[in-house]
Amino acid sequence: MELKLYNTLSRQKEVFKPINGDKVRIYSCGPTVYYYAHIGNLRAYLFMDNLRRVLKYNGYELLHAMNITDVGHLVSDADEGEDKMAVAAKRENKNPYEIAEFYTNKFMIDLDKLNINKPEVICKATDHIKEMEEYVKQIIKNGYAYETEDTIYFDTSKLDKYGVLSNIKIDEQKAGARVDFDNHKKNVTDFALWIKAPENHIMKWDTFWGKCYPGWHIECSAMGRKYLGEHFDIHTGGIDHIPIHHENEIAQSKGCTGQIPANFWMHCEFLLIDGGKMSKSLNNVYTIADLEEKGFSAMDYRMFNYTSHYRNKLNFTWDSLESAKVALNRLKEGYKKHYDGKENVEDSVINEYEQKFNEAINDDLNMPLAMSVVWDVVKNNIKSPKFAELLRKFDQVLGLKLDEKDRIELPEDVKKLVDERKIARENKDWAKSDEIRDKLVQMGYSVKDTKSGMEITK
RNA sequence: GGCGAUAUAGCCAAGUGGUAAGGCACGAGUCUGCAAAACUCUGAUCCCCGGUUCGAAUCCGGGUGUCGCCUCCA
Repeated sequence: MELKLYNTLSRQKEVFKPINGDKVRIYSCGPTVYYYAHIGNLRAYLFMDNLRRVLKYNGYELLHAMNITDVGHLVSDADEGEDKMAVAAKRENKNPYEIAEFYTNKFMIDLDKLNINKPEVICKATDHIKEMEEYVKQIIKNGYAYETEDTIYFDTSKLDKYGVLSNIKIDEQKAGARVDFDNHKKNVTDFALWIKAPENHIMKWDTFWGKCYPGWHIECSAMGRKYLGEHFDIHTGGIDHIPIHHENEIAQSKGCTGQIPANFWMHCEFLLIDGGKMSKSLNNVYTIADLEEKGFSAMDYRMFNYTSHYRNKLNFTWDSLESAKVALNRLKEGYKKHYDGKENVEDSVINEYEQKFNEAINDDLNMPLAMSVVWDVVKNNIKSPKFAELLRKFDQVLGLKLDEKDRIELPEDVKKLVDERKIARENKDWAKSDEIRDKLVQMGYSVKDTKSGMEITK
């Protein structure tokens, strides 16, 4: 079946075909590891995972690289402001490498909790200074750069066109919005490739231009080329990357290799919180830990993400997360009923559902539509293992672990109470049964009496 | 000021020309010692005005609202 993906470059859905046979090469802009990832960040990685799974479902083999940005970037092109890694280092009284390692680990744990399949290659910026250096040198050699006293800039006026992704007309931008404009730059859109490190700068390297550190965008170009080649299939990132970061990546690549590095550019929209952007001042920059604290799991959040399309803003509220949590439970219970089912269904019925599901996911990853097919299957009155098998197949794309029961290890004292209650119930001693239930509730557990016995959840 | 999104039932949201997917909540019911859970049933003509069309939520024009970007940001 034809797979269509939306390409920011052309602003339309295009039929996807890999450059080389069945091998798809993808580059994803990864996190800057200076703090915990918030759920907005994680939406982008859920999208990335979703793309991976859909491509694999279509039979493609993947070579997928994602960077870990462990070099701080200045706040602006002018040498002002502080570097994020430096700020974090100061805040936590550690060196930048310790900061990077700590938050990289935290990030990986988040990915695991969300059941996000990791890219084949995960590469750190600081491990690729040499490659960046070579990349910049090539740009200089090709005549797309110029030096100022302390910075090597990319000269965007040398390009036939700058701004192919965002369609920005530079002249129309509000002059006042261009803060910190460096007078040494020739053009407003020029950006730093290589910067001389001031004495007190924490992260710097001995390079062809002296003690320097790299510009903001060069790492992705250099690592992308190293692991995927000069021309690969898909480049992903958050929608915020369109106007600056990806525009500059394209500029650099044109300056270095002469071409736009990827055929498809795919961008995930923002997550909103209560209808607006999350911000520190509103105190709504939530992490997975924050969700867990309120009794939600990362998988509930994954489920929540399937309510909307990745190219639309998604409005996060605690109520909507609660609804996803309930829905995920019901989905699993529904799956189990089919798993335990004894009935048979015609293959044609199975095929029809499968067809609908495939159409949805292959139409630019329309997960909300795909989920409606999943619900149709789950709620089918005929309870058949063949439906369970179909759902397991769907789950290769969904990654919801439908066949995994959420098992929680009960502490000894809880186990004891559960056993006592069981005996009380067998003796129809309802007073005692309720008393123990109250006790368990007080301890933070909820008790469900099902036909097959008690179910205890936190 | 410029650029770009978006406006669908209480909430989260699919649907881009043929008479409104799905989830959650609410309500009613089944089940149950009770509770919870589960299961069944139940709801919208798609921001407003005008136009194109046999036919529009879906296209065009105008208006209003909301959000984002133009400084790092998934």
